[in-house]
Amino acid sequence: MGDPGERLKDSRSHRGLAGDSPAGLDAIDLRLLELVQEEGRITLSELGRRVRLSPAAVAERIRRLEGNGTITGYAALVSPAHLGYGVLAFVRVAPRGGLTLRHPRPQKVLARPEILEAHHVVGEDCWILKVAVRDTGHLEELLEQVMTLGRTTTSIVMSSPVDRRVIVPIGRERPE
Amino acid sequence: MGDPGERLKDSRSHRGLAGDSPAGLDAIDLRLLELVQEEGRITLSELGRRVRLSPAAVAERIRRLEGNGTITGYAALVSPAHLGYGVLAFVRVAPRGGLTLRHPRPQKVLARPEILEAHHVVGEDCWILKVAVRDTGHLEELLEQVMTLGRTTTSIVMSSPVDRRVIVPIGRERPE
DNA sequence: TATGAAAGAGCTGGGCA
DNA sequence: TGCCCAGCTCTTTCATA
Repeated sequence: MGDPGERLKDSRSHRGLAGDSPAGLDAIDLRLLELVQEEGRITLSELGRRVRLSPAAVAERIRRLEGNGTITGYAALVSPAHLGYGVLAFVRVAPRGGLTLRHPRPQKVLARPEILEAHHVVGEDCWILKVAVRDTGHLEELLEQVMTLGRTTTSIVMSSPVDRRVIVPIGRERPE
Repeated sequence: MGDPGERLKDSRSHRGLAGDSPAGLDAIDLRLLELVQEEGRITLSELGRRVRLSPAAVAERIRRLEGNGTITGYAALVSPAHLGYGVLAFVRVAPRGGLTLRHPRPQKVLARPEILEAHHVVGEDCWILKVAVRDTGHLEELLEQVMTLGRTTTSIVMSSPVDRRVIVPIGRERPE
């Protein structure tokens, strides 16, 4: 499964079906994708047992999925709450002036470790940030800095019924 | 690193520092957390080399982090674009009537595979959904269903400068 | 908590169907 | 594409500090 010591190549950051189409995935690839999304550290042997293929054959398929950018990496998932982040929130930022992402001020704000995700969006806002902070006081301090970029609107997360859904290739969603 | 075949125990879905505090993490735990977040399939031996500890000692520390809920699991990261999802968007839903999450209608909507994350928030909206869809036509179809829950506001993601930040225990953010 | 040794499981590369 | 085999690496456990 590649050298775990390097980032995978070809992990474009988003949109636009760059490169390969979802076609070319057979039912076994599908199942493998599902399994590795759920159990990132599952062994090739175990995968082989589940899909009835030899470890070597599975390794080859996984290597292909990594190589063409379908699998972009592997990660341990950690609980923000256990690391001192008691509050999760979404902050929407509506532009003030024509500040683009390349300018130094946004760069500096986006570098803050509390910002888990930052998305540049069209629509009525400009950016959507997902942030984790210690408490509301901490949130206030963070917002002061974010507000230098534009008008902010904050929504504090109470619960997350869907935290992270396994992605299934389009057209292959499970028949319930 | 535990049986990869089971979900980790004690992975509360969020907020509120349930259980253990971030204290009790020494510099080595910190480094391990960073490494496994970046390279989810790194071996215990390799971790041992990087932090200068025996594989057995690393295994023990990782087991502790998993056991107390700091590490909640492992996952392969996949590219939605490579699986046919050309459009990523955030949909905010403002309540219409007092529909709670436990009711069957929201349950059915949240079950749609296009919904990658669903957060229940306070603030001016009620829910924030992160969705992946094939194209704008597909988005329209999805929104028709989501609109049964309330007024929706959609923001289409153009780029994600911060896709997923490694979480660092609070108070231990890296001195730049 | 950490280490080292030993046994078992898993991985990788090459040859072949 | 996939299988098997051989050699090597990784994991796990246990005794010991």
